[in-house]
Amino acid sequence: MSGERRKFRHEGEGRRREALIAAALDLVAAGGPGAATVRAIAARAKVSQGLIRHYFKTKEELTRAAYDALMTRMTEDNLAVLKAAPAQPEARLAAFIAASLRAPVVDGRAMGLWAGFMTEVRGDPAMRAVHEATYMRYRNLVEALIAALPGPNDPARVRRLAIACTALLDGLWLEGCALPDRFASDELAQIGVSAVGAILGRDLERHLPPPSPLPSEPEMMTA
Amino acid sequence: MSGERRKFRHEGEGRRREALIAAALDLVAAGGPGAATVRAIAARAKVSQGLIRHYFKTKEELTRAAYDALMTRMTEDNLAVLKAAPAQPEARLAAFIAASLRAPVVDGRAMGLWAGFMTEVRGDPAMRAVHEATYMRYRNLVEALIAALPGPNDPARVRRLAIACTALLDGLWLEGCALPDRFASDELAQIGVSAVGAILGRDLERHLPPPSPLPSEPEMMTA
DNA sequence: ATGTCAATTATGCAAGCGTATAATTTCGGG
DNA sequence: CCCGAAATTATACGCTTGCATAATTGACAT
Repeated sequence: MSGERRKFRHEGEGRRREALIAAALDLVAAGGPGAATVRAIAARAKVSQGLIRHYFKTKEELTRAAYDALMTRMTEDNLAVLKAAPAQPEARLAAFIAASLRAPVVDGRAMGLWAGFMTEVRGDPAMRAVHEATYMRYRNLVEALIAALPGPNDPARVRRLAIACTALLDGLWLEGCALPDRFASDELAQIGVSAVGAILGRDLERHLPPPSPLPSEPEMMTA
Repeated sequence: MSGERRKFRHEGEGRRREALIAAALDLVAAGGPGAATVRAIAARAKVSQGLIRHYFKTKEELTRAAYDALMTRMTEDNLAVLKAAPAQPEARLAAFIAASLRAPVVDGRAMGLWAGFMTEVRGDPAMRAVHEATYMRYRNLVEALIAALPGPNDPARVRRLAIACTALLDGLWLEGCALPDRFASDELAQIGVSAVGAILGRDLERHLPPPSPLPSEPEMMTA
């Protein structure tokens, strides 16, 4: 019989690292940091547990790499949204808000990751630095979007507005991830755009982009 | 020699349970769920590890009890703030907001607890129920405060306003806990009151209660 | 004072953890 | 064709974990 298959294959270093990081993220998202044991990660990546040590000197190093990859991807997603957004300042801001409050950004797995790593972040200075940098980059993005709006804008005031809007987005994102059943379809994006508009004293709702087309229940048309 | 001290004392069931729960919360706050091992909890409560099993059939039961105690206390604190708050609706809302965004509600330990348990909440349906109930109670409190404001208020609109304001408070609280250095003294409360006021279309800033007096650096008077 | 029962400690165990090291397998260059 | 280096697996060690069970201790009623 030719049942004698090769027992493993050589994959490049890059792919193995990616696979291990992805496995670790999956496990943290699903079961918290405690579920991401070396053995579980290896099993999910379909690799023997020894291989982890070959690519990461210690488990902590893998954890850090996974957190770093996660944060990097989140930042890149944000920038991609901005790149695809319209040019007009109000519409640009509304598009950014809506993207932050819809799938795939709002989803239970994302919050599992967030909460899981938040725990680890609070001890390890290196991870804390990554966290703070990512957070401030997001807030500065919001601040830039606000500053780009037409009209006068005192820097100190813009800063406070950005803090408030970022907090609002964070809070809505969290609620949407944790209790998805409590909100109607696309309700979070509507509330977010409307509330940010109120904080800034602008009418943003006109610029709310329609939700991406996956209408399981198409809306009734209002006469 | 009278060095022969008594090896332990009989404490009532209530006190032991409290002590064990307090120890568990301390450890979760400081080092995440992973740090709250049976042995560490026993050591911090100055008790042998076997005693835990005498009061809680399993570690999971102790964890649940700790989470329950934490959430109960938080809810009670919120209600206490309301009881001490003024009667006028605007001032009442402003006082509630300010209390949610100042010490002792805003503090690193609290967020450590929050993040630590959030991880566990996502698997255990019982803990999830406690979480959801506590969260909705808070949001309903906010909703009631908004509904009490003078003027017309459509229930559906009040609901959406409450969602937005709750999210804003959550977000500001989180940012304040995680990155305390990023905000000036009492800045969060000011931003919160101002932003909620903007969302609701009211002037709440007039009603912002002054911060409690612990001025390490007294403010300069503006001419 | 003393016997009794609950409260508490002491000790042990099996399983899972992260890590270390040696033995295999794959794969490209002579 | 095969050989050497790199990739991967296999196996094992020491520690910690949660849990169980038996032995001790303290407090209280009589």
